[in-house]
Amino acid sequence: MFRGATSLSLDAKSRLAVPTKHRESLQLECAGNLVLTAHPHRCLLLYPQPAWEPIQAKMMALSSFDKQSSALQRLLVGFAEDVTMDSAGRMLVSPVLREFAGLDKEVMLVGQGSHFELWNMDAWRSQLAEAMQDGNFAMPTELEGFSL
Amino acid sequence: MFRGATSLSLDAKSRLAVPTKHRESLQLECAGNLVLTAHPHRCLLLYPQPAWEPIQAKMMALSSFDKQSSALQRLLVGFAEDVTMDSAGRMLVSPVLREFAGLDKEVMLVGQGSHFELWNMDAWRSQLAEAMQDGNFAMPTELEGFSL
DNA sequence: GGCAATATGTTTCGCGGTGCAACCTCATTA
DNA sequence: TAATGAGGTTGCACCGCGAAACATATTGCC
Repeated sequence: MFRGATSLSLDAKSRLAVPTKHRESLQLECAGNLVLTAHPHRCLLLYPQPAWEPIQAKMMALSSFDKQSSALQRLLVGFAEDVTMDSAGRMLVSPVLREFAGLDKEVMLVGQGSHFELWNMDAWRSQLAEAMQDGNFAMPTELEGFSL
Repeated sequence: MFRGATSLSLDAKSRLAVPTKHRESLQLECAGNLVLTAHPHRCLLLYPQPAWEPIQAKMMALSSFDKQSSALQRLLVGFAEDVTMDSAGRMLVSPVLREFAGLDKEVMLVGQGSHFELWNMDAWRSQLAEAMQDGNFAMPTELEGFSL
């Protein structure tokens, strides 16, 4: 299970160097074969390729005539790209995805259990600030009665 | 059950020396394996690793498309890092978490039963002052009829 | 066929992290 | 009351890894 946020910079060739602590488990789980795609919140999703397949299958089972469904399909499946870690644990981020998420040099890689999110650093900061404003965190109703 | 507030200072390498009184129970409970993460109130949470896992599982069961849920996931799981006590009872606080909670040298470690909170000393003082201003503590409605 | 742009591999230097060791403080006992 | 010992804390130094720059290869296009 991936967790933890890492501040990273894309290199001149727009490659992402995966933090060392995650490289071994990624090699084990998917031999360095990953899928990079778009998320509605304007960040990118990074899945181990085997973990991605069932998600894509689920998406494509939806009706492509329904407006919400097709929008989701175009986003998640339409932007999805296969990427591989090279010998130095780096992977190439395509111009299309870079532009979608507004990535330039400074990015934030955020572990989310089964996968990662990849954010433009400023976008990451502002969604964080937005969520935390007024110091009172909104609790999802599913967590009624739950406490840390 | 952890309780009690301790004023501490991070060392030059930004390590936190756990108070001696808590070291033994932490060794017993989790062999020095802990999880450090972010809290909406801009402090850090320190959980024994086994106690943390079910919380993370609960978080990741929420929808990642919902704004509130994903914000919570990004905060609690996205920032979570595994840390271990070294032979001298110290643990490393990563730059990302330090920045999040605005920690510099002086910090406050606060026992909260199952876990600890870690505060920047000034932030600790001001949240305390804010809660106590006008000398009238606001009582949660769940505590209707309850009194010390 | 050559050039340019993109992709891949390699090496080195810097610094972050870890572990050791010394010193200081406190407590206990004579 | 003073001395000795144990435990804790802080400073220090070394080691190893990780990041970035550099060098090389490959492909596609003119």
